[in-house]
Amino acid sequence: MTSVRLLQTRARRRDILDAALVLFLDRGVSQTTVEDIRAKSGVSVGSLYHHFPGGKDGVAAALYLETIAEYQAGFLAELHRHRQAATGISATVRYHLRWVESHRDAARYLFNYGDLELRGRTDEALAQLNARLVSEVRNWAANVGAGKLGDLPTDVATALWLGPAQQFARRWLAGGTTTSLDRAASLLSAAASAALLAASRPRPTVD
Amino acid sequence: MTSVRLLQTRARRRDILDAALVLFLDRGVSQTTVEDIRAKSGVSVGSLYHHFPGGKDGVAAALYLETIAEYQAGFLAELHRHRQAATGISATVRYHLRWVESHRDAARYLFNYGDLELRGRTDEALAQLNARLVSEVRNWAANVGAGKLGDLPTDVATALWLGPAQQFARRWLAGGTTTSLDRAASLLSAAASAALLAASRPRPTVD
Amino acid sequence: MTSVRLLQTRARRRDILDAALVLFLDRGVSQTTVEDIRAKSGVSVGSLYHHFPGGKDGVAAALYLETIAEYQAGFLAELHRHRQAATGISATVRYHLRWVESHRDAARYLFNYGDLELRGRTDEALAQLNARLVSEVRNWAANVGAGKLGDLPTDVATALWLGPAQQFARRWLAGGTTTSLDRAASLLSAAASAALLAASRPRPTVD
Amino acid sequence: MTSVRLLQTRARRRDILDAALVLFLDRGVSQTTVEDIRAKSGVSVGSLYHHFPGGKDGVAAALYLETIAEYQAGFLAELHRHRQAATGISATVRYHLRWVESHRDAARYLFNYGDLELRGRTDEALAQLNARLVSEVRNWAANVGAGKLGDLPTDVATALWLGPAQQFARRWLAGGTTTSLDRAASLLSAAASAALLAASRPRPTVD
DNA sequence: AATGAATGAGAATTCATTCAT
DNA sequence: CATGAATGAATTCTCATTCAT
Repeated sequence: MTSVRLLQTRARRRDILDAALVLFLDRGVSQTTVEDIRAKSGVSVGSLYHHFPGGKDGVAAALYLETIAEYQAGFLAELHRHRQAATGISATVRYHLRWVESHRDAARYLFNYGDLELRGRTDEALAQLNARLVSEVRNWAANVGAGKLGDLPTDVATALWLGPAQQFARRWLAGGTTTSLDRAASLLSAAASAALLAASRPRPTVD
Repeated sequence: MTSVRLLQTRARRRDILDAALVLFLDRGVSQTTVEDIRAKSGVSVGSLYHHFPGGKDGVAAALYLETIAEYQAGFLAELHRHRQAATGISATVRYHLRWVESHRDAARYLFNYGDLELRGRTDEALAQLNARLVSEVRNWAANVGAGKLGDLPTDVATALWLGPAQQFARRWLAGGTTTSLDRAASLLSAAASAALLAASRPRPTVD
Repeated sequence: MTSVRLLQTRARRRDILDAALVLFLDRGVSQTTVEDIRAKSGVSVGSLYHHFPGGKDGVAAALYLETIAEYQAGFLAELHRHRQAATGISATVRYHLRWVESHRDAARYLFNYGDLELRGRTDEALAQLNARLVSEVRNWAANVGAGKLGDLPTDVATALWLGPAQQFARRWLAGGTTTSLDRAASLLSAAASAALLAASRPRPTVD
Repeated sequence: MTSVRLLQTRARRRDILDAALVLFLDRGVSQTTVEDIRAKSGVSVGSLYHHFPGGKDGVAAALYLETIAEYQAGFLAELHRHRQAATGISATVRYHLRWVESHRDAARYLFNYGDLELRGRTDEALAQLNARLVSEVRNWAANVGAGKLGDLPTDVATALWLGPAQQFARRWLAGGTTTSLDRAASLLSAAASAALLAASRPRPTVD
């Protein structure tokens, strides 16, 4: 009985989040009303506030946090499958692009609502998630003997690792690319490990 | 007299945009009211609507478009200063990071409000700006003999060119970096031209 | 078994009334929610509605009626203990003040919610209670040979009888007095019987 | 121009207060909605909130404070017209009843909404008004040589002074009296000064 | 061009109440 | 008799926008 109820509760919560995601992407968070979410999810207002006391913003925040948690879990799972720096880097770049491909809407939402509109509602939880990610990646890097990837500072290394894939993903989501995600994944994953691991090789000084 | 009035008008318009930018970053566009902008800019409601018939959204859109236009103009100016692919690429990466440094607030606004919340208000103007940027960059690339940078498709090349700098810039704006922008600029500009121009060289297969 | 259940029921009812009284005084009836009462009384919503089908208003009305009934019963019991006008009057003035002292919260509630906010919910029952009080007092007055107290009309006599004590009680409840209730009881009970019973004596014309 | 506007503003404010008073008495404050007030006063919602940022509760509080201020001003004016204790006391008792007669609705509101439902919104302002009243009355009593009225403590004296009139007024407002206000005023004003000023005379000990 | 009081549509949110378990 | 998730009517209130001065 209890478990049945719990399942119904979970399902109802999911219905709300799913409806909200579609609406947020369709017209923007600020142009979406609680009533829109209610109508699309087939839930009553009271029920919506029961599950998300924060109302629309609570839904938006939960959506953000649950989505990013799912992404990060997958990222770390992929990373831990690899015991060499080069393959780990390449594989996570591929993971990033594959995740975006299979979670188009979630990705669009994540990439567009992070920093400003949700600030204050996700701060603490987000900080925890990010801290865990950073720490796990750091451990992994140390274990695979790439403590300092290409002699680069962590922040720069991170930028080279995922920056290009992220940039490509944004354009892909916006419909502004012609190259397939698979092809891009090959090129960008290779480029990332090259950039990070070829640092000891002499590079031509630029500018 | 006319010119004096014009100057006053310009100044007032600027006051409004400046006030709005601060508020938008402080609490998000949707949490900023016309009254907030009015109060901070010291302008009357009527006056605000006179200068921006579109109200708050008009202000937000104008802010976005004028900011991006300024950025792009600087980008193209920098690009056209260079007649070689390698130096052009490096220099624009540096430009990107320098621009972010000297336009912190504008950059945060630009990076966070692009795609979704302003959609519909900036579409056409934005499309024009972007089309011009793309076409000029394409011409430049052809002229410096790098029509197909490193044999890479344009979208992938673009991702490698500015993706890392953009990723770094986002983290820098969020206060999540330790490396200085100058140092990052050196490393990332070198990496970008290496990634784009060394592509024809045999690379080790990854994964 | 039945009697046990009855006791539990009574206790639960009391819990609800007690919790409601505290809340009503703390924040006002209109600012108290059913949920507040539920939480403070430790009862479930369903149970609350079982005991008080009228919901919050039902609780408020029951509280009012049960309190006033208790007060009046005590008042009449006190009155009937006396066979002389003077002592009856004095004793009931004392009773009034003692009752307020020993029922602070109930008194504050009674004095503040009578006429307007509960109207319509307590009307009939209240009319009955008041009618009985008036009739019993009238009978008592006739029996003790004070049919027309001090040759005064009943309404004026009533005002002189309990008006001062009531005024003092209100201020005392509000913390605006310095004289003890005991001392006030002595002074006001003496004054009341003096005012009511000395009326036939020649009084100096005032004004 | 400004003054015209000010007059309109004042009038609009009055309209709102007048409408609210009628409604509050008709159905109780808690059963009156902002929309009710808006409709009856013929004002727009926005305008109502413009004049009373506190909404309905703000209206209720303003009504209370402005009413009590008006009453007190009249009371003090009356008091200061008299240089003898006896006439001052009698006259203010009369004033009280006359004020109630000529301000039926205001009086009903005042007598029913003071302590609990408005608490928190009127506290400070009310404390000031009361402090001023008390201090002026105290000064007057000292000046007319009745520093300690009838050797009675102030709180008890106050109760004897206005308690009966107040009690009578409440019943009169509720329609529960038969004696005219004029007749009651004569009887009660005489009784008040007798009670307060005849204290030195030997009184029969009661009970 | 500037002003700001007035407007009212529309959004968020609460809360009393029901009812299946 | 007890429970508490679900409901949705009803209310409050905000805020963009207008327009007479």
